[in-house]
Amino acid sequence: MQTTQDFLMTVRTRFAPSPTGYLHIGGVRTALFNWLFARKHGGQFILRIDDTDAGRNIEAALAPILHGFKWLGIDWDEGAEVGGPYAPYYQSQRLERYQAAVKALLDKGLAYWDYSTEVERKAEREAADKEKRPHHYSRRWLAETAADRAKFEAEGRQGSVRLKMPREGTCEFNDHIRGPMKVAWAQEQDHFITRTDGSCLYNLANVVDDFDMKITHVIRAEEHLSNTPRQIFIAQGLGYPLPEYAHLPFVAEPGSKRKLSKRELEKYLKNADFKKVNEHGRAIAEKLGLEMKPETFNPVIVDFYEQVGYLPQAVVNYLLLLGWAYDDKKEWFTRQEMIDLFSLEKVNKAAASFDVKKLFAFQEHYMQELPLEEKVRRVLPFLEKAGVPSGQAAGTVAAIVRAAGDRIKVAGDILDYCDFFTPDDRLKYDEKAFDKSIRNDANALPLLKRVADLLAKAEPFETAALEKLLHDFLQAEGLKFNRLHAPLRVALTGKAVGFGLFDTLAILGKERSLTRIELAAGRVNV
RNA sequence: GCCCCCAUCGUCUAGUGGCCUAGGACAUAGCCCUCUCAAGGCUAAGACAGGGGUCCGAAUCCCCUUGGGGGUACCA
Repeated sequence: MQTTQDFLMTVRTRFAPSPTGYLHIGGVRTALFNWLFARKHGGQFILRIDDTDAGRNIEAALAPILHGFKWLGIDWDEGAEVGGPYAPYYQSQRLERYQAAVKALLDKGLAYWDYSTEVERKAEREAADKEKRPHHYSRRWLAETAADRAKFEAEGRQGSVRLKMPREGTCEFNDHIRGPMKVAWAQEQDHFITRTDGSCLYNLANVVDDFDMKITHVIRAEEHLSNTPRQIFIAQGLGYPLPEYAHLPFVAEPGSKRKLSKRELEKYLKNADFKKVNEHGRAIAEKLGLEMKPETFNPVIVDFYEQVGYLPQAVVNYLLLLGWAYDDKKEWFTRQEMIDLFSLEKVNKAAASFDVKKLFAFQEHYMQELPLEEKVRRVLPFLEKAGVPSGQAAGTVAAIVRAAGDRIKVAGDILDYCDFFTPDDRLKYDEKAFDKSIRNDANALPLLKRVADLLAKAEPFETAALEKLLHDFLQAEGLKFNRLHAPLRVALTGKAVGFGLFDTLAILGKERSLTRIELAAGRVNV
């Protein structure tokens, strides 16, 4: 639905994370939709920092969040780090603006000083509940004049400001996702807008910031739908034009409809898919020696994906489809397509549950599409971090990546193939496989020895040539390939599974292949 | 309690009154390919929450029930 406003003003959307130290997947989805909407309409996306009640070290807690957005390619035109014409973008630095707004509301009689105590409020609420009547604050400790205030303060009471909400009529607004909304004002309470310490509350700060920063479209999670009337009351009281609203469904837990939370990790780990993806990531992180605090290193946190070697486009593409679809066919979107095709009208109304397995499927797809050199480029830092000497290995890495093919699903999977870099005499063997394919197979050793002789003369020592050489040999001997396959693989890699055999030989090279065969032969009788 | 929002395969979804014996994707199962493991190909199984209406005709519109979620905070 287009409104006149869309044509007259440039679209401005915002996302306002609080500096918590990590970027939550649900938050990213909201941010992504805001970003997409702004980009589509040639507008601006603003990253404002909601640090109203954050601790001291805001910069440190903010860093991973900004980093996450950068990694995903969600850039912002104004806000943290970049500044902009409506600075400051940190709520902690905008206190005067809020105070001015509170004063204006007070002056207009749309808010009042209240001197009730928590105990008194609770008593009123409970009395109303008991009689099963809708509760409204009695306004008994409302102070209209300076004299009233002085009187209450003399009693030792502390005042804070709350909204004088209407108790009749209805608040109507349009939501771009949910359509026309209508709520009775009587449902609203006299919400507080300041604390006794003078600081301001969310509803107030939010409205003021959105106005000051000329936000045209408020695109946010569904839990704010019920907050909208009170925010409209504030905005109208202050004489602000109303933004357009769009309330996104929330992202739900794996396999459930409950809202995804950062605190329920234990529960998510009971979900088989979630567990699997989590463990896959942890295995990689372990090889890298990364710190893995479960609260910050898990599939609900964006950092997880970067550290393990996912592709940002996979994460973004998956998130795009979480609650939004273009049609019944298109699944893969380039950046530009997302921007061109995105629209709020196609956002779903129902919560969508977070399915890591599907995210993983997107990752596989994008990884497969990556050109070899790009894959190598992405994999190299992981080898380095894991302590594989990078210098002379560079050529080998490309050969490994090529031979690995689709087996490398995330960049960190390269660490599964580090055995090519371990010195031959330090190779670890899967004993079960060794027993089965070599030690207990009487034919294995003699065959390996003959093959070694053959390989010693092989030239060139390349995949295709080796394949022909060995196949011809086996045919001449009247042997099936299976006879050689398992023993040779175990001898070369110590494992029962791996790349194509000829690729493996070629990557190791003649000398190391022969050495490994010899070493394997040597340990048969140990 | 009160108010608001939501409801299609296990999951993400297409579907805006006839094109629906409900389409796609992920996951699952089977088969094929194959030097192991992957990848790939083919096939299968799998949903309109329930009940009432409206209409010639309903997944689509209305009502009720059920279930889920949110708000009702000096949280955001």
